[in-house]
Amino acid sequence: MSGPLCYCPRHSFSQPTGSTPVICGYNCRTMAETNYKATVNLPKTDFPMRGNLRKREPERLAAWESRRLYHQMREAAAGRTKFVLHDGPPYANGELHAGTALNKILKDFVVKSKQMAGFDAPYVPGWDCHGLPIEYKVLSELGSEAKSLPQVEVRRRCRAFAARYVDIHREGFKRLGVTGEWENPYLTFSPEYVATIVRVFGEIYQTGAVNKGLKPIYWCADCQTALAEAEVEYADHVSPSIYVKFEALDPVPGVEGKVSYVIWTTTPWTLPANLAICVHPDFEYTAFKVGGETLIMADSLGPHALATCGLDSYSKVKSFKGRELENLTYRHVMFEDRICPIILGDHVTLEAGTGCVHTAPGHGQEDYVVGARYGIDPLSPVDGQGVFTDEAGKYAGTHVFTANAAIVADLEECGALLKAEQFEHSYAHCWRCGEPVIYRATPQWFIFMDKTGLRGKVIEAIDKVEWIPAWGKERIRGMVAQRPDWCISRQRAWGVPIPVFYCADCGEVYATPESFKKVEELALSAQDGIDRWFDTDAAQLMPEGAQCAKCDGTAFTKETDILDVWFDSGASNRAVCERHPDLTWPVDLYLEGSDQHRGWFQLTLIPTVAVKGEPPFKSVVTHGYVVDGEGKKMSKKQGNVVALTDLVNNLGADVVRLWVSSENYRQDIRISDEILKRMQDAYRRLRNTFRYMLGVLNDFTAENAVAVEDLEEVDRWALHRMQLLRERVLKAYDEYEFHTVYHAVHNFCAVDMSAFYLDIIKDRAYTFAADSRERRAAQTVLADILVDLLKLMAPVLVYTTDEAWESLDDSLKDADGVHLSRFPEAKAQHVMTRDAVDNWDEMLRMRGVVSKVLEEARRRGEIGSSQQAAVALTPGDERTAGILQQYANQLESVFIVSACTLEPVSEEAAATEDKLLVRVSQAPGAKCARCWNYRESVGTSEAHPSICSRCEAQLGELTV
RNA sequence: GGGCCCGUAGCUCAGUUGGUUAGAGCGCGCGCCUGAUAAGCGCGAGGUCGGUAGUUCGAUUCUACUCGGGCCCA
Repeated sequence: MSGPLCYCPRHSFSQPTGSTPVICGYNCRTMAETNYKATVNLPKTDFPMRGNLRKREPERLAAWESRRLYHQMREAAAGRTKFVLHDGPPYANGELHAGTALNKILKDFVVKSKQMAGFDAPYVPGWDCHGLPIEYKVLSELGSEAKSLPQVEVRRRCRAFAARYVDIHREGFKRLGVTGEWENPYLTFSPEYVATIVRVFGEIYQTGAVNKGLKPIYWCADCQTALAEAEVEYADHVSPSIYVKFEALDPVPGVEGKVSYVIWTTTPWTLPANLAICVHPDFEYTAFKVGGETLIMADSLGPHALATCGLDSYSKVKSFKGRELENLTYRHVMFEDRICPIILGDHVTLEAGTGCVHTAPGHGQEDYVVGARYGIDPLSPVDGQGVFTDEAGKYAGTHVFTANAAIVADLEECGALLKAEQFEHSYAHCWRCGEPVIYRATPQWFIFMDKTGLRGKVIEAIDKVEWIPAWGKERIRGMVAQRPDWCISRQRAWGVPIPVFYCADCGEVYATPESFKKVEELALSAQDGIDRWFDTDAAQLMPEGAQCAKCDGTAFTKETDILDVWFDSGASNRAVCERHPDLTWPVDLYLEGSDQHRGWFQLTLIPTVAVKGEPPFKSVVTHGYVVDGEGKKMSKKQGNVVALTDLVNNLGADVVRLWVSSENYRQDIRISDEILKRMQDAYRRLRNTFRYMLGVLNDFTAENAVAVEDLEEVDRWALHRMQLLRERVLKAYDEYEFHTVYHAVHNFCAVDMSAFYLDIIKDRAYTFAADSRERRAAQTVLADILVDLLKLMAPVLVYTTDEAWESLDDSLKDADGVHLSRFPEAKAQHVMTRDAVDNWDEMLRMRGVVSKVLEEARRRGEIGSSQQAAVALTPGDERTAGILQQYANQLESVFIVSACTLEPVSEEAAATEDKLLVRVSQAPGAKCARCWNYRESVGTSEAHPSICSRCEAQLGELTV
């Protein structure tokens, strides 16, 4: 006859009619066995083994969007206690990378886990949309055209630029599976937000903490703006390094003749602004006699400095403490009539220089502080372009960096220069244009930290907040204690104007509740209402009949500076949390990278505490940075930046999320090909575990469930383990220890389930009659565990758990989508007694011993699968013997062997390390064609000669 | 240069008030199964706990220094 070569299932065939078993053409199996395969209840599911996440995740995301999942979550949680995580606004610029993903995914873990833990956990994302980086990019794109454009037009382009990036970012974040109010995020350029900024500024103004001041600030002469500390980057720079003599005017006690103080500086251009020389009160200073003159320097630095200057022969004339020099005077090297004092300061160090520090309060923060103590006002003879003003005398009109050379030459000529050389050091540069910046005293708006006791109030507020990890509190407290006043003005176009006016006659500031209100209304008047500030006369922006309080003037000009962007984001709690109907003030949590101790956390606290006196958050969680596989930071320069789109396209969002969950984010978080490969492996393991459970449950509904008391004890064991897992995982979520969630769940799936429980129930699930108590018992357990497992992992594997949830029979589910469900409740009836737990610990230990011995037999070629084995167990002590006795009828299934016999306790067994002697032999009887166990009953049935009696019985039930 | 933080097997993590041969999962190697099959099971090999020096009867755990790395600041 013709037909397929083989008739066995492995080689695919169609069964010919007739009952005679047909031998497989490849001699692999007989037809007699294959007949029974159809009677075995094999797992079956539509849930695919492979995730194909790249294709399936976007489909699921679209489905969530169309059903408005986020809003369904809100409805499901209506009336519950709120848990509000306030989103720190990312800057609407730049590409998304692994770090951005980390932050957003961690936030989603928090929001989803709190929601499932029984809170109402809304999430309103936002973006920081103003500021120099965007303005800079827009101006760069415009090129030379930029200068001719009115400010309002520049603002329009900036707004469009920011909006474009908001869209790009939003799509990226949504794709990660982050759920939130994406269609209505908060944007710092929105009318409502800007109006709040104006209002908040007014409120702080009225506390007296905001005012103008003349202070040295970072200034970029290229961008012509003040820079915040955050806008300054340090890079190597070559500067002149010079030693300069300043001739003492007051006689120095005990030193005769011409005496000079020697200073060292790397910024010769700041010498015209020199107003003092600072020494350390406690350091030892020495007068060094060099030829006909005497030079004063720190004792320990003098010899080295003299050597540098090529002055090898000197003698020490006299030494004194720095404090003895206080208020002695010297003559300025460039300005004959400028007589300046020696002053004291603790910031002087002995690491470099001469110990006599050139002090120009207009050009340095420390200089300013120490000068202020002596009543020395800052002098800053440099304009916005970095060019000397008339106050700089002969250098007027020269750019400061150009002037360096001239100054050095002049010093040389007048004999004040001891040495000049080139010096490479780390120097401040503008973060945008990359040019070196200068310190320059200009009139700026400040939030003063001490004028109203604000610093103390902020520190008090810090103490009320829970900082996670705990060291964050000390860190931010130290920063606030040290930080200078906050310069909040910027001379740029893209931002919120500082809403104050000046009297045109006397220059007095005009800022009243009414005028702030008027600007607030302006902001709200249209989408770009605040733009009118820039192209409207002051008079139209002010209250009717405004009059200067000082001179009664009625003509006004408006402030042209805008606010530091940090002021925008610092006000988000006021603009968003305080106003959004779903949110609260204060909120429960801020969650950002640890750099935000100086950034958003601090710059939120300052304006908020100034007005409200309380912190806007109850707790703050910080995470580390994403670094590469070697622990090195990511940078474009090194080319080790991981783009978010690459991650999502290559791995799928759930694998990226699993990676985030697996790492301890309180430290730096590594990413590498190997790490991601491991994550894919782990993902597959979890996915397959879900899939297998779904497969076994294919014919199971809630109606088939078996009561707990009718379960096998090993079933109870599985439920018990699930309870422990549940407890552990929920605790971990509660403590934001997501990596514990990952490790606990993965371990549970791999060890408790896959390697043990799922393996040993196969016999029952496959070969017992479909509706038998034994099989239904196993299914009952699997259904229970799977449902809970999916819930526990839902915050992490948002797509996969929802997909698996869909494959569950409706009768097993308590919500329309896993994300609308709650975390499982504790099930007291699933917890086993202490004794039973101990027994099963021992059973599992013995199982390990048995499998070792089985492996030896396998290596000897005596068995292949463990079902080919029969084992004889000899316990080494009474306890073990007792347990074996107690579970005698379960040993075969637990060890997955065909036969297991027990011997009495023996000396020999007691002598073994495991207190258990295992003897392996080939199982007696023949292999049952149906259950694959070796049974002596095989062949005894006439109707079914190739199967065992148990299978025959199950078949009987099957046909009933 | 200063402040804060981190450093346990190839990877990700556990390691309780310092106390016997430092654990897990993954990966790797070897084998089994072929009724979870681009799956599943078993066994095995991997660590001088970054380094050095102290305190101690005893240190991965405490101290100091040091190396490497990160964030922030100068």
